[in-house]
Amino acid sequence: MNDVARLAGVSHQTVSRVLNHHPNVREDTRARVLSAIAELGYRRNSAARALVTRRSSMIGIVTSGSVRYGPASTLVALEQAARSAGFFVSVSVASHPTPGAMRDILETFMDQSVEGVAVIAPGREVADAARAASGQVPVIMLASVPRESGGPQTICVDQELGARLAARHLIGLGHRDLVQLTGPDDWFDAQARVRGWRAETEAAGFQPRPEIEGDWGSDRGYEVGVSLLADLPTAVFAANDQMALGLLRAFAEAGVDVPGRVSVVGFDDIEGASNFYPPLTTVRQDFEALGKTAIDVLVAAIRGVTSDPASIPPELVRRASTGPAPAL
Amino acid sequence: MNDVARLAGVSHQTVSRVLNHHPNVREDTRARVLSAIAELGYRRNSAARALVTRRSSMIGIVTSGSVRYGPASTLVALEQAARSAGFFVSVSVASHPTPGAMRDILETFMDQSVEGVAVIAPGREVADAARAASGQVPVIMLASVPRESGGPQTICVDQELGARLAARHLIGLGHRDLVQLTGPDDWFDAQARVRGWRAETEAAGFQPRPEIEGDWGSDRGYEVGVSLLADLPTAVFAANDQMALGLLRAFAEAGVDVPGRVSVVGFDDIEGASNFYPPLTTVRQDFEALGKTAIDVLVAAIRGVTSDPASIPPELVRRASTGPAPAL
DNA sequence: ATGGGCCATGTTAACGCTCACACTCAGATG
DNA sequence: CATCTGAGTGTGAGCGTTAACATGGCCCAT
Repeated sequence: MNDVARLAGVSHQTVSRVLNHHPNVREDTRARVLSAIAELGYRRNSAARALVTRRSSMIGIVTSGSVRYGPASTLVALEQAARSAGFFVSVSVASHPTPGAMRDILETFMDQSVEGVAVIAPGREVADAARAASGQVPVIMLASVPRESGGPQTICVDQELGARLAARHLIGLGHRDLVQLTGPDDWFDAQARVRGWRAETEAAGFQPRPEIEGDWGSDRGYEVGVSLLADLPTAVFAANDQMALGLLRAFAEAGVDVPGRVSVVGFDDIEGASNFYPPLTTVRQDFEALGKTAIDVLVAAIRGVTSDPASIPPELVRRASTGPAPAL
Repeated sequence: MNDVARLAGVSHQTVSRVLNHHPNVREDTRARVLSAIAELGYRRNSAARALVTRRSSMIGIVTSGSVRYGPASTLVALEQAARSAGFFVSVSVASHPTPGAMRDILETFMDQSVEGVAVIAPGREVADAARAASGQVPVIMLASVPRESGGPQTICVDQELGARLAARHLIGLGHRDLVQLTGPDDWFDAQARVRGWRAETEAAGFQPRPEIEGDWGSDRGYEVGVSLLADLPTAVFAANDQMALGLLRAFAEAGVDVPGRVSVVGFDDIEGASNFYPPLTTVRQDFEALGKTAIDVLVAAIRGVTSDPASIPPELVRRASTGPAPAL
């Protein structure tokens, strides 16, 4: 920086002012400094800057380890939004979100003195860690749970609404014998999809079959599909597309007509869902909007402004796997 | 740090020595310092440390924007390996890898003074950027191209071998009328899979049909599947599982028996491939090993040691979508 | 005894930047 | 004409850490 200052014939402080877009610099001085910077290929040292300003320009993102569709897309959206807000992004993957591993991750972030943390929290363990961190820095949690008082800011795609859309769609097609293949009970998304499903079917005045618990995996979907063959409902709502895929295979192998005999709805609209056999009706989530909103809220919190984000509405994508209820 | 020193009754330098595991500290002094640190909840400031040591303990990872299976899994593996090697990880997503965007990303990394960069390079644009960066810091590129002289270190899963495994499998089953549905021609992986495919079929003494170019997407797979109906080969090698999925739908809808009439092989073993209809024979890549090796090489390069990593062998996963060639 | 070497510790000076303040000089104001 | 104001710039200190050197014991070989 001193070299730049010397070359431009000013003091280091003026160089600093130019770099920080300080208003009180004469136009031609600014130009001289800028050209000196260009000539020397100067970059300011972010460590020194962080040291004196006590701001690292860095935010941490915790994502779950699974290469599942949702987290991965959200991560991409978060990174984009954060970078365009002028922050560096430090990512940590929590493959096995034990309390110890989560503590490690958050300590790593504190060591880097991140200014804020975004946590993609699929379940309780990660959410607990997010709560613990929220005392020290601003935290935004991406999780489909209502915000707890004293807990971190929370934002999500409205999972309940998604499940309601699925239910409403099936009910509208005349289905009455419905069942949900849920996600694991300890996942927030799974819980919310159950809540929405129940709420909508009850509102329509009838009761679906008891839910069957799944594990998000297509193998489990297949297994459940096979077991349903003995006593088929007219429609199945799989809480994610992977499980729907397994269901579809089970039905296809057994020669069960989808959607003629049984309709199937998924959740996520993963890549390829439009080419399942048959193409899958599913609920699409706007992860990009989610990520962007999350970063907006987080950045606001870093600047000391609290905002109260709305949840993102999902959208039903109608494809060939659903049709009118069969006359039985 | 001074507070810690005062509480422990030593100088700040001794505290520093304890923190850096310097050998020449008496055991009881070390204990006093450690307990003072614990009592005060002290964390050392990484910006100050980076300032004076000129080492940021940070590596940058550039990943392609697609939520495609490979990059996502690799990213996870890279992060894990980097963190356990004691580095922070800064991630940037290159959704649209234009030269400008790539330059921005790399400048962001330079501003953070990362010590090394790992680049997941699916194609030429990103690889060019990696080459440009490799003059300034150590770079490891994850891309299925041979290392160019003067270019960055390169590592990959052996795509050619993967394609050969697929071809060998089909040829072993008696197939002679083969076609590959390739990835986009400007992707390294796509090129390598074509090379391996041709090499293996030629070695077996015959020529497959000219390749059909795809775009990795399942829609294109479906489209190609439909167009093949008029003149079916006995086996199709889809250069990724998504396209295989589209093929399978086209065949299923047309009532073409897979694998009775036509066998299908994919590539990637994405989540759910085991529950396609029928379950997909495919080539699995060990992204975890890839990521770990990449970081090992990068860290070695940062420490000034160059190593020459071997490529990772992929593995054929046999499932129901392939069978003996039909007698025609 | 004397000095050399090693261990444990302290002291001082950077690292590269921004902040707070001081200064100068123009023009406006009384 | 004295005074104030503010824009443009420079000066010095200090952010929290580590590196380099300095110090003072202690032990051992001379």
